[in-house]
Amino acid sequence: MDDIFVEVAITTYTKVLDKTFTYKVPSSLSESVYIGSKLIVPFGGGNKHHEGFVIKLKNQSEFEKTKDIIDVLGEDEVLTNNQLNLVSFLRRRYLSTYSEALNLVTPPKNKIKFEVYYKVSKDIDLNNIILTDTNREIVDFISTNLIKEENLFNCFGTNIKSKIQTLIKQNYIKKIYKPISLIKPKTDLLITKNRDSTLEKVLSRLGKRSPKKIEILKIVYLNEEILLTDLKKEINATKKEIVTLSKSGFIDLKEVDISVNPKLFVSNNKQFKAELNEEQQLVYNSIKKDIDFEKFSPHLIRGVTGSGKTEVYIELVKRVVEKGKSAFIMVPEISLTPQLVSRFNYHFGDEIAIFHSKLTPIERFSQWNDVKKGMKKIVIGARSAIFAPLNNIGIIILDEEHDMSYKSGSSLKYHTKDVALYLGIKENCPVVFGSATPSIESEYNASTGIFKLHTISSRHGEAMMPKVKIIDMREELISGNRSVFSYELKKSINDRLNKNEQVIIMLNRKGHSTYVSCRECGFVLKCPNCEISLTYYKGINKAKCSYCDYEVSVSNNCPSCGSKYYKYMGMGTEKLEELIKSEFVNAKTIRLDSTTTSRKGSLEKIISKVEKKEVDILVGTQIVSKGLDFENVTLVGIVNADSGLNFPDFTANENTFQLLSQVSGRSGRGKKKGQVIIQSYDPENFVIKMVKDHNYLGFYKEELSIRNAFNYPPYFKICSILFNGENENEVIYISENIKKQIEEGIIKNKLKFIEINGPYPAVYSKIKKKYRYQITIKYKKESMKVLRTVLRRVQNNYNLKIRSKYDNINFIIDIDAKSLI
DNA sequence: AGCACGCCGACT
DNA sequence: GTCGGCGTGCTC
Repeated sequence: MDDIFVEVAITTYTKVLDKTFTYKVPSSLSESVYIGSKLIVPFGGGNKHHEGFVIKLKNQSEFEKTKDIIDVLGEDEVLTNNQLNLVSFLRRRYLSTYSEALNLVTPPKNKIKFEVYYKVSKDIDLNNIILTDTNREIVDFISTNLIKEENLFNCFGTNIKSKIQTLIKQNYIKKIYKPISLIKPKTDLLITKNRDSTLEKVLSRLGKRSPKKIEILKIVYLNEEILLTDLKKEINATKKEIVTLSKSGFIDLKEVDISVNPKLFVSNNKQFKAELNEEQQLVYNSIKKDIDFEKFSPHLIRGVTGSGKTEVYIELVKRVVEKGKSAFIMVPEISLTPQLVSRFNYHFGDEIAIFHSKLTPIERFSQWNDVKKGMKKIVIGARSAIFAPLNNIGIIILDEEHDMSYKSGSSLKYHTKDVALYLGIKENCPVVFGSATPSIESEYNASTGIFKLHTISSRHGEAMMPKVKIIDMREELISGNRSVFSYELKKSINDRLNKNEQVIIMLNRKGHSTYVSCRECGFVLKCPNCEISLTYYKGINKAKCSYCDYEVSVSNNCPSCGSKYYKYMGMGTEKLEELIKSEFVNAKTIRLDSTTTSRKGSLEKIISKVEKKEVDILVGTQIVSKGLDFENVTLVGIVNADSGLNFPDFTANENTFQLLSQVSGRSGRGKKKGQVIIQSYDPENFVIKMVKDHNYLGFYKEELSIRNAFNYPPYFKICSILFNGENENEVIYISENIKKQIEEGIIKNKLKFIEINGPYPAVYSKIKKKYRYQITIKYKKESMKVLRTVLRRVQNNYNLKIRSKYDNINFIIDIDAKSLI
């Protein structure tokens, strides 16, 4: 029989060891090893145990010393074909390592940890060996027990490590690894009737003396099998009674893993009817065709806020479920859109698996396994849920497709859209992106025919688009109003309070960027070379651009109008809430931002309070713009609408337009007409004007010409390489060195229309004691493949030859950056 | 990341 | 002569 060898990717190390290692599978394990199996392997000089996955099976090893694998984990830990394909996609597309990719496609926190123990070798007689005093103490301490490494260190200190090494080498003691999984599946007792018996037989054997046991058996035999937890709901049975009954042979017991389902929010909003109007029906019909033909096709639905995109999604998913297939519904951050979840829950109930950041590890693990086993066919989740092991996919939907949270912020900078499109091609199914304010890139893709565009131009039901009014805050200042609220906003709020209608006030404090602005003339300090606002660096009292090397000192007075109200600006929602409370004394106010929603379930509580009309004014950050649907909200006020425009990033206009439009869209979703008041110091800005007119296309056209002029996406792609390390000079040196290598690669490969900038300090130039420098490369989409190979080579060269010489300098490559912050 | 190997100084 | 400090390089 041929020997079996496996190529194993070890999941522990992230940066350096991005390759597979060849191991031999001992014959005792050969039956249980598959491609994708999770293994335990010995690694390195100390043969420390590590977790890994089989990437390849082969029948010979090209290495002289090939170690044996230690163990294989069960079949439910084997990666599916789809998951393995995703791993290679992530490596290819994002230059990621095996371990980063594997960590994404396996349930989070489901890693094996190893506890280290020591014991004395059996074949050694302790008394007959000569040892130094300390070594004798160690051996005596271990004695005949299994001793945890921790205990040994607690007793002798960690500096006995080398002594332990020697004792192991002399074969006096042995090191033992105990694998422990961090997630323990929740179990329950499954009670089954005795297969060979009937209820009559059992009851006759039991006699009439124990009425409770009779009742229990009746329930069990009626159901054939029942979980202890479910039995307890029907009768006050104890585990002890069950065990006694099983000992008598009346029933069989089995410990089984059970699903742990997260609690779902049930919305008070009862708009669950999904009757499509004419526009919705057209969209549905078009996409349904591709579902039925099982054809990959990317779609973009641009439907105004409140146009009922969710109803279309629900109908599409219904169609997919009818065909026995499964569906992804991606949302920005699910805990932020409980109302949407609630609606899907109403239609699909148990079929839904939910993934979001506030699940407990066990909830997540359980959902993941239910999906893998095919027990749940609809996945609703945020970003990383796209890696849930769903099979036989019939549709992939990304709601609010413009949302930045679809782009990963961790070191593997994947974009949910890329993964969705990859899966769509693999699984031959439509991929649907939906938004009232599509990203510039998606709209561009639609305009060039890559995506099929569908539009819904009116609101669902009787609702009308709200009327938007812009208040020039400079005029307010001139007329003597120094308060945060304009006269108009104050008046309108009071008006709504009198009518018992509700108000949302948003203060856009997106990002933590400080900026320099004039309260008198609205002037904002900008870079002369880029369409980007300057960031204020307090330490050196200078403003810098994150795109070029421009910097400028900040004067005390406004350079435009000379006003002394030229200063650092910044007010948060907390202060705003206080101001509202003192201004509108009788109003019930509640605040919605990341501080007030950090606890599990607190967002749901706030939403529920607003739905029940226990709140008059909801104050919040951009969270209030995300998917909220309150029919009694008729006024939305936006305080300081311009702050997003000063963000030093090429997406500043786009993000601001989206945010303002989205939050405006919270107003007037029911029968009553809605109103929006936008307070601005820069009311002439085209972004604000387009929001006022609900003019998405007008905004798109103007923004596109800016992008074109500055070689930004969608005309060019941007690769960002972010370096960080504690030694600033080394970070600079390495980033310059890497830049040189990349430039050489660019020349060698004759890449055209490519522009490399930097290194320069990142916008956040120092985080956690680490200096951050950035290189950006603007390139044409067609060059991506070649650029990737160049970057791959530079990265490998760095990891093998340069990395160890410097003190922990890392860089993260974002091959397709959607923002440069 | 760890661990081993190796080359150097300090000390029984 | 031997112990241990850390610089360097490998891990199937």
